[in-house]
Amino acid sequence: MELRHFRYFLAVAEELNFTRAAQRLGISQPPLSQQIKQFEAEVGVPLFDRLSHGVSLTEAGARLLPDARTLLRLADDALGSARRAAQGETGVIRIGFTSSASFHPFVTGAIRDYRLAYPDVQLELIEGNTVRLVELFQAEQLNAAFIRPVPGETGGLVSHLLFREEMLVALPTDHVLATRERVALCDLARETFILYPRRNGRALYDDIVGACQAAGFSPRVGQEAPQMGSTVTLVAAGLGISIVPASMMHLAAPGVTYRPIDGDAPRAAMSLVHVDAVSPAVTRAFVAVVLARRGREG
Amino acid sequence: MELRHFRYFLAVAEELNFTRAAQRLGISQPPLSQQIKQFEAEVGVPLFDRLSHGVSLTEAGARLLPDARTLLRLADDALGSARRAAQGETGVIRIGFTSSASFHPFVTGAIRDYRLAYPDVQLELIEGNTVRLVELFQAEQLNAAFIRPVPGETGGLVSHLLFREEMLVALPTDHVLATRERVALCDLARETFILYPRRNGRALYDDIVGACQAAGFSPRVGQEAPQMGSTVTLVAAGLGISIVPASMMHLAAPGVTYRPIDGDAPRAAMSLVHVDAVSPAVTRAFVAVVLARRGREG
DNA sequence: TAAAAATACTCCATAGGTATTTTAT
DNA sequence: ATAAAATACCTATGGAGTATTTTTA
Repeated sequence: MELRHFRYFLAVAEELNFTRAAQRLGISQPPLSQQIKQFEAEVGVPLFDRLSHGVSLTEAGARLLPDARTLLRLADDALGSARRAAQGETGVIRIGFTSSASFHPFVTGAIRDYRLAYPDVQLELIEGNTVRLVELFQAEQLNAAFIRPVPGETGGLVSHLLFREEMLVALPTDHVLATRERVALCDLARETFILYPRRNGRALYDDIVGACQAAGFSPRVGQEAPQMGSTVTLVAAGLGISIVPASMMHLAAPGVTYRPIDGDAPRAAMSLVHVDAVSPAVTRAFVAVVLARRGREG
Repeated sequence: MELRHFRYFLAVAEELNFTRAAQRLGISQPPLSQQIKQFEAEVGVPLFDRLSHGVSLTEAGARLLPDARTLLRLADDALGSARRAAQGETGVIRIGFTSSASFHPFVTGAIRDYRLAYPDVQLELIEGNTVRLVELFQAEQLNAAFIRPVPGETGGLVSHLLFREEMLVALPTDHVLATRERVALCDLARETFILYPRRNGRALYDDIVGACQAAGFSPRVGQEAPQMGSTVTLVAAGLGISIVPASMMHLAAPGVTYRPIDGDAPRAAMSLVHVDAVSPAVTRAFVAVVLARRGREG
């Protein structure tokens, strides 16, 4: 039994005439009769009643007809979806991002670009801190991730720097510094800082602390917030101030005022990373989409 | 593209080794390599990564694998269901029966036999009077029917006499004749008869009227009842008496007493009929089951 | 008698076999 | 050095072609 038998059967079943079916198939009538005969021998029952003018389907043939159509369609579809899989146009992709990445329009825009370009790929977004995302990479649970990179550390991953964004001071709205247009780092020497814990991701922490030390003081850390969102919430509650990427302004938290930093302010980098091996096609396609946006914007 | 390609692909995908896959397929390794190569050329992308020891699936191959399994299973199943269709083991069957047939244990037993023997056939039961059933036959809506035959009339249908059953007098329980063990037809000359209308089916009507005339009187028909069940209901209501097939006793209607008829009583026949052409396999199978029961019982 | 399928035969394309080479540890 | 896939080449099965016969309305 070969697909040929189903193709030939379908042609005869649709034409109800061996001669016309053979023409449609581009073969002559006798081999078509032979193949149908073979097929009937394999099925074990006749598929056609031979009449003087043309043929008609037997019950078995009528029963087989929809299956033959399904089978041939499935065979074509199977090749198509295999091709698409090779092009990264189908399958599943898992993208990680740190909490601060989810507020930046570049990241959300890149995800949107990808959704539009590859609508048949099932997209899973996983939010987590840098440590957790690295674990997921090691467990091969992640195709790519948006993280804030620690300079010089790639951890066996390929890293693409996407942008560096300004950092702002986040102040309670009733804070005295909120009245100023700009804030200098040295003005914050007496303040209590709310920072993202260093163990969850060193990049931002080290940038902030490093900038303060360059300004002549070590920041007094009052409270650690495990997510960027909660950092802002704690500032709004008056528990301290923070320095956050400018994109956090998109989290329009009431009671928080953002002010630019005077002078040598830290800048927060965002990278796209993926495993440093032959990546699945979906990953390659995703990276290409993100870098295309970087090219357009940068 | 042929099923062979899917079979070979599946073998290699499961063995992840061309040599072992070829052994499993009962061919040698080089033609297997050739066929896979052909298949990859048709799909347009590689399905396997050739490694030094064995092979691994590419993404396209991994995507194709479940489809290949589905396809091969479907091909087998299609042949199986075509075979079963030819044996009358699958499909739909529509069986008609007159209202009086539904009370006879032979008929209900035969339906049960068939259900057990051909569980995959969708069985539709249509109750209707003889005229309606004949119309359905003409519209090719019916495979077979249990009807009370008019002797000598087959109406282009094949008819199998299943049994002849005794007829009983149905009396209101408070009727004076209900006190007797048996009733003679001539005792009914003064009674009002409730009969199934002749236009809906002549057999029973003519048998009853004929028997009465042989007993020396013409029955006075007070009311016609379009269904056997309603005949009995009208008797219970005291509107008259009737003569009904013995199997009506299974409709244990309160207020009705059945008495056997003395002497030359009419007997009600029941036949199985089906179209007098090459019948569908389901019909042949059904007729065979019914006649088998007749053979066992008769 | 005519339309269409089956049969008889011939041919060659290709599936599959054998022998060997290449490749990657 | 070895296991395994690819390549080269050969064989022969069987798919397809041409010519003809059979079938049945």
